[in-house]
Amino acid sequence: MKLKELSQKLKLSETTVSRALNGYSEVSAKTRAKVIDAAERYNYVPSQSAMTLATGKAKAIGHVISNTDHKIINPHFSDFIAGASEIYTQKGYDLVLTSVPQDQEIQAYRRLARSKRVDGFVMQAPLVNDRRLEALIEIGLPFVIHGRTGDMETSDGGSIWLDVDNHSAFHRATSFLLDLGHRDIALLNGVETMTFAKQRRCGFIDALCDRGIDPREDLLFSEDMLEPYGYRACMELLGREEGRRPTAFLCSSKLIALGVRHAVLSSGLQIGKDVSLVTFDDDLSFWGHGHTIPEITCVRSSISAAGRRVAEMLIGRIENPKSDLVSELWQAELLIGKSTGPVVR
Amino acid sequence: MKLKELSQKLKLSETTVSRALNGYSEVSAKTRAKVIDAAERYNYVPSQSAMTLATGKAKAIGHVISNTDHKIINPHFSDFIAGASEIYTQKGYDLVLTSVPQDQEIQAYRRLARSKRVDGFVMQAPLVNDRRLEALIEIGLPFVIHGRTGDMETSDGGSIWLDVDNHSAFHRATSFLLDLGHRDIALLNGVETMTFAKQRRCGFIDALCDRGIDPREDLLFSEDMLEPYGYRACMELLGREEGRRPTAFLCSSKLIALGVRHAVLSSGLQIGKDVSLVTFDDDLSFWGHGHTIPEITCVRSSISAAGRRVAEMLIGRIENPKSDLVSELWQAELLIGKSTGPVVR
DNA sequence: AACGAAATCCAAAGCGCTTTGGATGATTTA
DNA sequence: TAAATCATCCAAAGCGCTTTGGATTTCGTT
Repeated sequence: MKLKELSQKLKLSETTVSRALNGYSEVSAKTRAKVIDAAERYNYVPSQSAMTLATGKAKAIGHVISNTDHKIINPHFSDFIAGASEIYTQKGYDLVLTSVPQDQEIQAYRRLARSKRVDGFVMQAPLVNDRRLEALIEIGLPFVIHGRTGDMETSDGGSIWLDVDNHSAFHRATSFLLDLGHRDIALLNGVETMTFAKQRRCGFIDALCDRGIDPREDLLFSEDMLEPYGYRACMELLGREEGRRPTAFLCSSKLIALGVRHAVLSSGLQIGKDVSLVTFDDDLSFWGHGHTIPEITCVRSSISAAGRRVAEMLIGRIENPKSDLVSELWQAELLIGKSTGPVVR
Repeated sequence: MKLKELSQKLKLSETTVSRALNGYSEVSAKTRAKVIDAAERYNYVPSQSAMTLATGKAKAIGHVISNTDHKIINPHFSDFIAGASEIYTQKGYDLVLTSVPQDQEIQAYRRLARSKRVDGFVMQAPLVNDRRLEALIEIGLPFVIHGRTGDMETSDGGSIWLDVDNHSAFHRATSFLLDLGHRDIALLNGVETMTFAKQRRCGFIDALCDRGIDPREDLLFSEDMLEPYGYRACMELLGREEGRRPTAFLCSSKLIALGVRHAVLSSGLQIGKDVSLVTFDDDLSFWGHGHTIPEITCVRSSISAAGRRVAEMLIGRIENPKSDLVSELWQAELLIGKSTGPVVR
């Protein structure tokens, strides 16, 4: 069923039918009602490509992910996407996802933009020094970054972002452990080319320095945030001689924390007693935590909520390009669970 | 830059430029080279909507996911998507993702099809009795199911599928445990409205029956495949009195297995010695296993490989609709790790 | 040198929608 | 009663591409 056929059935012009369906005022209420009803009955859905061609709006958002680092991104990525696409659907947009090798990301953004497949972009997992930023600015479509690149303070070149205050989150988590008497805290961070990981490290270091404690290089780890990494690093640390062994672990992801937990239990130690454990928790849906006291003490910020908000921000910019460029910095909450306790010597 | 402008620069007609770019033979080699070169230089990318309008091909694949059951699907879903979209990109397709409440899935498929946004669909996580199947058949676009619905034996109404032989996988896993002397095996399955879960249960039961062992109802669990479920169920089971306590656990997902492992370790028992543990492993990228001996004995089948293959099958059907309808049944591999050992009494 | 075939190219008609600029008739105002 | 206003509606142009059918040029043959 196309517009022409529908308008013939209704004995109206295509113009009128189109206007009725798109809510223009030049159409009487009865006519509109009739049209809408008929559209429903005949299962009329306008051709997206024809609309796009005529209006210049694709009604779609582009996400480009590089399949080099799926490992790191995947679990977070999917929750974020799920959140974002909820909003997209509500607002009548579709999500166009492209997965390319890392060195072709920018090309992919270009193609999506030039081919008019999308009206804007969401950029995920920014690096400290991210070439995508300037590319996106040059491309000219609206976009929102989840996270920040380098030292991008506020809005930069018309771009806006939503980020969790990772520095503050890790500062608070560290301070919490310090308050419990821990002095030797291991940081199991993600790869520090990612902005958020760098910020977390800084938050950690700053918290130590604020108390006059010298950070120990041998307690700083940085790797893909996977479970085996947590296990391996923790086993190594626990195997060290008395005195050089940390009494607390601060992890950048729940997967790492699970690895740590496994290592600790395997070593016959008790979590929250012999050693303390704190983790950043993206509140991924598949952990299925619920609203009880978390088993592992954490700084938590929902990544799917971030996805929803980023989607809203982007659509806001698309539909109202001259709106103010406001970015958002979210605070994570510190949830005290059963995995932390005063230091024992 | 649009086709018209490009053709003017080249002093050629739009027809010729279009043909040169689309590889038609009515264009001389030199002309083609010149055109391609110019297109490159001027950064010409054809408007997707114009192409779609003119050709009727959207060059996009639709995935509809319902946001009711994200919990269950997410980690698997994202690896699958990642695999599929790798192929899509290679073949020049984009992935259009829509997330809707469960009761609007079919509507979403309809909209994507009628609006000509996509050329075909991938359907994930089929239920034993899934209304989406007939809807998709009625819609008429090509589609491929990852998994099977109900007792759909081979091709049904022009639909094809790719599935892991879950029955066989769980039959073998169970037999392996039986060979080790285990008689009381707990099954921690997923929700059995999903076809794969039902098949796994059958494989498990059949393996027991094949050895003349009566399945014990009190050892069968079925829930969302999350980590806390594994922990909770295992704690309950380990708390039972001697004799009613299982000596082995067979889990439907690695998350469940992790919960079980946690429970076992917390109880001061050793895995692979005091109790045995086998799990189905979708080989999710974020576990980052590598090629060593798996820590947990598992039946493994890569879900991202499945995504890639499903994508290939679908594009095959889209570009060659009269090709044979061939579905695929994959066998999972049984990888013996350190979590299983002979039963101790 | 002339002819048909092959190789190249082009003008114009769609694809299905939106939107501009009027046209038509109904209603109000002077 | 005529003029002015409003509410409805419509014809046609345009969005950027593909594709049909025909025109033009080039080439090998005789």
